[in-house]
Amino acid sequence: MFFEKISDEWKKSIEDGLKEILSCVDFPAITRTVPPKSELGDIAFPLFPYSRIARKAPDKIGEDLLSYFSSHEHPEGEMNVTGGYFNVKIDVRSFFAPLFAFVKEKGDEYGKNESMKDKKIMLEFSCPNTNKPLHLGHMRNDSLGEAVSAILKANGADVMKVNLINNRGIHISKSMLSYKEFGNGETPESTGEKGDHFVGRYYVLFANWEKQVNKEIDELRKDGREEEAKALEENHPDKRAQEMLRLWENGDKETLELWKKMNDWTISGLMESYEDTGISFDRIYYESDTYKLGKSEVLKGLEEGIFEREEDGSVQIDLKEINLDKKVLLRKDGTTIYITQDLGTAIKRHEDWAFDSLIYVVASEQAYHFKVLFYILKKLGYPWADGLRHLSYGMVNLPEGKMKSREGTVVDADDLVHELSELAKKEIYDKERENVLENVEETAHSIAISALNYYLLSVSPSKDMIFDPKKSISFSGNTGPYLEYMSARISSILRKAGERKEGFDPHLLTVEDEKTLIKLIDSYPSVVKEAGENLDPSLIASFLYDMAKTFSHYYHDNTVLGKDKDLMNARLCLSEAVLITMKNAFSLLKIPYLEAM
RNA sequence: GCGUUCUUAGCUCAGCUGGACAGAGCGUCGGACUUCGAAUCCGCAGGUCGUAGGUUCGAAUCCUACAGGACGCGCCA
Repeated sequence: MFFEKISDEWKKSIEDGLKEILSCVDFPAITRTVPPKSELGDIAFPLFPYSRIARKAPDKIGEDLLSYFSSHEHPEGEMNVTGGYFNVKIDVRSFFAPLFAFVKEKGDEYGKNESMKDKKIMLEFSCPNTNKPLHLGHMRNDSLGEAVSAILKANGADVMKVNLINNRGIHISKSMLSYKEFGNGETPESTGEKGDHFVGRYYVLFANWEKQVNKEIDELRKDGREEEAKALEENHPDKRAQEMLRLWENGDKETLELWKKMNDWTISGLMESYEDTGISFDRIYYESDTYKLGKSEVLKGLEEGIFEREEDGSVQIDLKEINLDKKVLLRKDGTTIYITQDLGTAIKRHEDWAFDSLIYVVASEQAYHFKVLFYILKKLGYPWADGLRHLSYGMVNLPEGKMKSREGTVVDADDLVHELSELAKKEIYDKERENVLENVEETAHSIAISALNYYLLSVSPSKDMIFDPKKSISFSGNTGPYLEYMSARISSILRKAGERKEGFDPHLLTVEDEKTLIKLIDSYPSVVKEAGENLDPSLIASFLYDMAKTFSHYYHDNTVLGKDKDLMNARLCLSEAVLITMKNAFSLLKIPYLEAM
């Protein structure tokens, strides 16, 4: 904001100065950087690129600029030339009074901007299956979805969060069949399990069952009992699941009833998890409603000659334009596949809500799918296809490698949240904070959520990340709870200060950390903007850590609530601005703000 | 085989629209609570920025090749 403005003015002035010194207009663009040491200044302009044109050493050009400015107007700031750089030192206190007034007036709104005003952005994330509970992989997806949506909103966009629940298909039939076979009529109510875990258990049971049958078949074959092996093969769980899917698609009443019952169990469990971790959606789509969409679109494209019908009857598109092979869009029996459905779903969504942009938050393993999907939609002539984007993120792995459900290494979301909450609770009792807190359970839960969200969001989305369940759940160092702790401390200081008089003298703030904090507060809106442009919450995370660390260093060495009332007042204003900024950044990363912890 | 992507300290990660000696956290070791909350702070040690070239006044950052890892290239989703 203020600093940026001054910096821009300096850039312009230096450009003018260089024009005169170099006596030409055509020279490399002026770049800015930050000096390595604060004593050198706040903005640095490298002069090396002009050395050749001027046939002078960079420092000499700097000297020329200094003498140029001695006779020309220049923005505020002290100048010096060192090591080929033209440095400017700015007294940031000069704008802290208006900055503070602005931050205070904006409050929760500080940091918001209108760079994406009038943009309608739909964001798809989560997309769980209804055959098992959420795991750590989903959590990265959900955290990213929520954070990106909050960041886009902060940039002024109109955001709609959507979820597509995969509630049909062979994997769903498997858990249904397994329940039918082994369920004995038990229900989540009768066993006291959460619905998604209940159904997930039957899905695992199916996998074991399948393994068992395969083993039996092998053994029969080994004994030469081919007839019996064949009989068993005929009745293989896989085959029966396929049959069940056919029944489902044909609308078999009994199958549909079972499907509906089990789906409701899972979905209510998933919703509970969402609620627990602060995930919400503006609209939920169900695959059972959308899976037939897209077929007519493909047939239309076929008529228009965009797609081709192969000899075997399937419909395909040739992707040589984007250096890929052919891709099937309709099976030879005329049924749709995954990408066909996604085509239809995208079109339906645009009919439902005419977005400018649709962002899919999906793991990087599906990059190919989205490349093809976007290409086809563009081919079909949808102008909004240019606004489609795949926010691709890396895998969450364990120190031993990939999470594998077969090996039981999948980190369950509910378990993880529970475990973290328990740890936080233990911490609270260890520190004997239980009497200070209004609600220990709630506070512990908030701490758990902050730890998770911050951990998952502080890594750049595109990168794979490693989650070590033992080490990753620490609450000290660069963690969510650390940030919460800092903000709670500031809030505690402000509470202790009580009422204070209007106005303050920013020039009393002479400590280096104070200067750094003012610059950080001032830069927050542009960080929000950058995070929005790059769809990258980790930028907010880095910002928050910088701010918290600077403040904690600052108030460790300096007393805010001192005897000098004027100094105290100035420092309180600074602390308050820091707190407002941190709180706003918290809300973008879904880190709960705690008055006390 | 082709494509996408990643490789920075013992570990987990920042830094990447090129700029002044490469930064944190964890872990190790050592300090700091009669003083605004020690979930904190300070210090020590720890790095050929995967390798080799190239572009440039200047490269962790851009380009190329190579090595290693991950993911993809289904009429699965």
